[in-house]
Amino acid sequence: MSLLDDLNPGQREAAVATHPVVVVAGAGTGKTRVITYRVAWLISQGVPPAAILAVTFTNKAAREMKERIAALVPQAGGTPWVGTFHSFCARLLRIDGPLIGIPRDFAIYDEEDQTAIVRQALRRLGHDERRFTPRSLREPISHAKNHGWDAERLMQESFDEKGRIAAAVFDLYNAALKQAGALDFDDLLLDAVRLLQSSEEARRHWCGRFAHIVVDEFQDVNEKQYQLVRLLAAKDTCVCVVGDEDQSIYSWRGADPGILRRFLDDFPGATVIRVQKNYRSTQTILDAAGAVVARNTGRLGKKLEATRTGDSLVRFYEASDATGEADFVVDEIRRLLRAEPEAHIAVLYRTNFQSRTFEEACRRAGLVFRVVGGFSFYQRAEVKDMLAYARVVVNPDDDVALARVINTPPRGIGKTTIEALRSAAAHEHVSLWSALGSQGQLGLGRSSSALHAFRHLVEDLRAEREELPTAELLRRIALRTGYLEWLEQQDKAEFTDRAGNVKELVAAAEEGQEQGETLTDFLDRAALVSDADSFDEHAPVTLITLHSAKGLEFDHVFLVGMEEGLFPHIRSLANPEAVEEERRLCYVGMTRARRTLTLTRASSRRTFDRGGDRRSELPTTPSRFLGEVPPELVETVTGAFGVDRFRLPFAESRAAESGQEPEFFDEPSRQPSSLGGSAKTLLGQRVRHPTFGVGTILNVEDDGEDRRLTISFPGQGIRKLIERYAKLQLV
DNA sequence: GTTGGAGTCTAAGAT
DNA sequence: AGACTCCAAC
Repeated sequence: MSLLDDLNPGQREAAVATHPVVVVAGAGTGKTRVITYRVAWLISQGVPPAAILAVTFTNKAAREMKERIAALVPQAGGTPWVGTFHSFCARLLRIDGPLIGIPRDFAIYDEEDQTAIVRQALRRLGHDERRFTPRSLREPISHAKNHGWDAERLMQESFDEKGRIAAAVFDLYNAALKQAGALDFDDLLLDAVRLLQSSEEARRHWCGRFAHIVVDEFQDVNEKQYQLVRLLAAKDTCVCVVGDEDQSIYSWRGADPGILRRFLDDFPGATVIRVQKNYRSTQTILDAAGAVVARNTGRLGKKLEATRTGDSLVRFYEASDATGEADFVVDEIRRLLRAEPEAHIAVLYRTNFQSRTFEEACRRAGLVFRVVGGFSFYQRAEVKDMLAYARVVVNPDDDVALARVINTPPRGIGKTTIEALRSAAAHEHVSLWSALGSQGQLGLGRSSSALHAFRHLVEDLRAEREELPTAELLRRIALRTGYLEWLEQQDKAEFTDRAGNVKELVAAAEEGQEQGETLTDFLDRAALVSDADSFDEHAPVTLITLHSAKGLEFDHVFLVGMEEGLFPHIRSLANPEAVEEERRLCYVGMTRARRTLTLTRASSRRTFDRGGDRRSELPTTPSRFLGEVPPELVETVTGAFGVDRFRLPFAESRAAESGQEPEFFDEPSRQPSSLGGSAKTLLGQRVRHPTFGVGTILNVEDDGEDRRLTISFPGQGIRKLIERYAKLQLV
């Protein structure tokens, strides 16, 4: 069978197994390949595509898998079910949700929507929104939901005031969702499980419907997701799960790697297949990453063998501050791209806010880059506004969406009016839309005509919904609500192109409807896109968090911010299990690299002191993970500036580990460089900078050691440099 | 009553 | 830098 010729023996065994199987596959061993070929193989053996369910981690992975399967078995009649847990649940509930009282047109609430509901609940209960922000209460609420707790139990389990406030809000939050006909992300999973548990009819539809179920990234599955798999599986269903204990990085979302072991008990006859041959990285990178993760306890352990040849040491660079770190990385990236224009390079960081420094450095250097996550297309205000209109058209009881657009663009329905509407709705226990319908009794003199007009606007759009394709409906919304016109006016004033984003959204809807997507399909897709979905594998440079980078690979990887408190993150330091998860995250990051891996840190970094409003540049301590890389696999490098070379942190970290006092990290021994002269004599002087070239001194500030120079470099703009670091020479 | 500008707070990871 | 709230001007 030519299909299987592309696989190695271990992969092949996993692809053709006809009994329950756990594929233990380390990083870069071709997990995705196993799953894709398995599905294709099953189809080629006559299994109907619709009887196969594959669950992946991101929508993007799902889409790619579909494409690759289609390429492998082009004659397949139909398509297999491929998607994330959440998108599968949404699909399930759109079909059978009504069996347990979930409206077919339910809205999906993302975090922003959830926050809005929590905020309303807090206000109604008269709690201070500043003591605990609505945002911060989402986490305990979600935790309670996933553990099946009610408000009372949450109260009992809470040891701090935040938990108690969350408990107070809990019932109101859920009631608000129900009244809005909305499900949050947690509900999608919980209700899918509830559906299959409580409805005989639903079980008839779904249990055993899939002869084969494949689950990717199984180490990150949580209890509810596992329950769902078990409920879908009939006695003769063949379940194949693929995972790697060392890449379990989502325990904070309820993931439980212990489920991997439970699987063997719950599915009789299940076997374990190990895939150890690594097709991605060099042996040095594998050894370095393996040595780090080997520090964790309770692993089954494994050794990855590289097939790739051509080896270079892991590099380490220490910058003086975050900007220096970014400048070094960007400099190196330029050098790499000059030598290999086709290379794919990533900068990986622990927290999203670190991306900014690198974005700026890339922009300065004129590098083409993509940021994954942060503010995605679907999170932009104008896109969310348009989607909110569409949501109201589908389900006018969706209070969050309605509140979002009722005065967007401004149509004279201000805060006071909305508050009056809210209290009327709360009093009657109905949605805002219902309250709007009976606003005769509201006693709103001035704004009542505006409210009337808005109601009719929505009613008209609703009346047309059935006969209009999604893109056309969106177009009408944009025009008839005056939204597009309003945006265009703003664009003109602010030199932005938000109207362009609206057009892009319409284009996306058009594309979807060509694939047979309905309006709710489109809205579901918009609600469930993930950050990782925006990854563009053709971009030469990608800035991305470690979490989002899971499952991706790059020729050259820069793992930045290797500092205690940043990575491992400060909020995990107190808990040894949390530190182990950070270590796995480090392993994930390192194993993204195909050919070179560079670790960097800044020896001082500007941090936010909680409590104190002082923002200060503080010395940092090297990440313990640096000291866990065998020293013989690392070389320390210096940048083009040549000023950022300091001592290796490795020896010190190791000393700390063996219980000795770590050596004191004194301020980096910078090599001061001075042009000499006074401010007066320097003004107007021409100087040479190692990267910017020759420029003219425009201004001199802060005499002495901290003397700063403002210099104009032709073609590079005006820069402010600290003389000491800038390596300037008089011309 | 509504709008927009000024001022304040924030910052772990994500479906 | 961005989201969000508060307050003064229309």
